[in-house]
Amino acid sequence: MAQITIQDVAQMAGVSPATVSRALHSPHLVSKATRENIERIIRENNYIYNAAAADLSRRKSSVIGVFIPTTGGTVFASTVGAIEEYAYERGFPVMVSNTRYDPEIEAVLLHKCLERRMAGVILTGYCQANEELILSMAEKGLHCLVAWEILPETVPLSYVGIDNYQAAFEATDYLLELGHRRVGLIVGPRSGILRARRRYDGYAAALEARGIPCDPALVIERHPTMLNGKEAMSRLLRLPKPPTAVFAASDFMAIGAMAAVRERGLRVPEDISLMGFDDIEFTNYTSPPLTTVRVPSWDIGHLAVSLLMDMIESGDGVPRRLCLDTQLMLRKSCSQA
Amino acid sequence: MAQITIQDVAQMAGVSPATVSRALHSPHLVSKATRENIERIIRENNYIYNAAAADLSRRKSSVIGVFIPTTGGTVFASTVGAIEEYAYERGFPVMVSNTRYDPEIEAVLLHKCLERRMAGVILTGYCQANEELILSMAEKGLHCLVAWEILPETVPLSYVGIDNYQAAFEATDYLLELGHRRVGLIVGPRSGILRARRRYDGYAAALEARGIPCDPALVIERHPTMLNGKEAMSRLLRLPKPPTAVFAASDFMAIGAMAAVRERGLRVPEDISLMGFDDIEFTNYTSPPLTTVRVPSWDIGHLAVSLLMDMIESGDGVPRRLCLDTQLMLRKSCSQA
DNA sequence: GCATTGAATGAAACCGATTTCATCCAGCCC
DNA sequence: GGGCTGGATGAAATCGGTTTCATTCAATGC
Repeated sequence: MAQITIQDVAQMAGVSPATVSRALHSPHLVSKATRENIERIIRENNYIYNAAAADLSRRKSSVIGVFIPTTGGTVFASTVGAIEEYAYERGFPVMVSNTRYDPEIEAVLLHKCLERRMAGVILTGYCQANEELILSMAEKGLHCLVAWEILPETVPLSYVGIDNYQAAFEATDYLLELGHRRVGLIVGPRSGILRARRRYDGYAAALEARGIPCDPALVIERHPTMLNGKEAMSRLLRLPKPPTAVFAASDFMAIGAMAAVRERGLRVPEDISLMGFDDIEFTNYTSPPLTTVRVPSWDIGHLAVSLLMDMIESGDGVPRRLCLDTQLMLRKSCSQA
Repeated sequence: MAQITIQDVAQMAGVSPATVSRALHSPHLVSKATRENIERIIRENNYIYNAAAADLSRRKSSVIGVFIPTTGGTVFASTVGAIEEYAYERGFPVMVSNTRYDPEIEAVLLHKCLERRMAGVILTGYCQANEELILSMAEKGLHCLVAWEILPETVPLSYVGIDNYQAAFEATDYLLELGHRRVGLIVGPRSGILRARRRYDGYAAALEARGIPCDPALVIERHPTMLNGKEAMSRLLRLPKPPTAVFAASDFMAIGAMAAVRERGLRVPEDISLMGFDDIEFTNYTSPPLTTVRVPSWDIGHLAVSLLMDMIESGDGVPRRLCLDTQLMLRKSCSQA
């Protein structure tokens, strides 16, 4: 019943624990015969490696942490999927934590990462409230990488993201190009979510570039859920002068918005044009299919892992920065004004 | 730069490491003055607890593992969300792993749980191929609990699940009740996914109960994705004698199926009735809203955590079993034959 | 006043790996 | 044959906590 330890294995194989450890992690340092003998003994005796002991001894765990703001089938699912897949391939276990959009929870969880001496952390849904904390993590030897966001040069943090500002600008401009003049925006809370602020700014800038004043009544800020999208759209439709196009800066909200339009007996895009953001899979299956901004969310996860590995292996504190392209996916939810 | 250890804290506080450890985990064993002094020193010196050392010393980690078959915005998202939330409240970190419906990956990951001496594991998407392995885990002291599934009495494993057979029976029967006689089924691969098999069996039993022969041409097995649902439905519609109702035993597939119907220029439910399974949030927002089987997936996660905690604390090997109710959510995707 | 009790603490033995440094030895060169 | 080289291995310190058992000491009971 008692677990076999590396000492026991060593004894049975007539070698020292050091040799067993080497056979496990640096096989090339051990002669073929010895190695095979050790492997056989491990198999036959059901030896189970103790990760905690290893982590303690190495003063470092190989676990990488992933922070997401919410679990419920989010737009980050595919990013997380990619992270898991690539980390698994490289032998790094991942530990996903849910911050629930709460900076305090995020702070607690970051501390846990420190306690586990994790190899690194990938932060999606970067929350500016903890910027200082995150920077100090990096100093304490925890490699941090921000995903889905790009950061100013002045912030010495690594990231793999998209230009939310630019993407929102283009999306809005597309609606304007179609002739819409009253364009609504449904977006996440600007104060808490950097992503949301950047998208808002892009929207506002696009309007301004065409000399259209930004009407605050047309902007609604809510956490990105379908229900919130629906409620927001209902409100916009009840306006004395409702918008002719709405940019929902999250597909989840766009889906809710679409339902709101339907419920009111109106049609997309005939009565109102609708633009989403993120390009989650579901947008291909809505009726009509949703025009949206494609975010390479799988690639973000994939590259986040490689950059993070790179940081871990090199050990230099140099921030890696990568900005990926977004793309307007023209489907059927937008039409000429 | 070097990390402060518990020894250092002890020295600064003029006490032994044992006392510091107690102040941290069993405050009632330490006098108020000592405790507060220790807490102050910890704060001022930025002491960071070393989880690996603790795990090693305790021969046990507090991490609980969660296995899901796929990350991409799945039906398990809400279960996982609940697990995270409740585990967080109780101070148990969770580590989510993605088995990708692959028994071999699952086996590897289970072994990792052993290596980490995890407190317990919750398995959604139970894969029968590893049943023996899982049972042996339990013997090795790793508490396992199966979620989303119920198991025969003969299998000494804990679970919190639903009766997939019964639920599928009821769903199918509802369609039959509406007068449909050619009812198609789109379901996961029966050979790999227990859930899929049970749902298939429920479907077949419902037909049989009414003396309707089960036409193999009407049954399509695919992994539950929207795309697969769409392709499956296209195939059913191209049949010489297509079904008048289809039971997609996963909402994701139902959503894909709905798109296929639309693409063919037909309508739900006028031309074909459609029933889903799981009741993911999207189903409220499809057009028409999808009639489906509600699974209490948040509750499953919540209860899974409490039962697992119970198992961990009691230490007895007694399996906990819990079967929750499902419910037919009648929306607008089914009509009289 | 003495034995008893219990709260607060400390000493020290672990937990099970990793890794540095040293050792041994065979083969090779000159 | 002596000095080198480099591959294979071992000894032992170390990582940073936890926990058992013993000890101290003040308060309590009779």
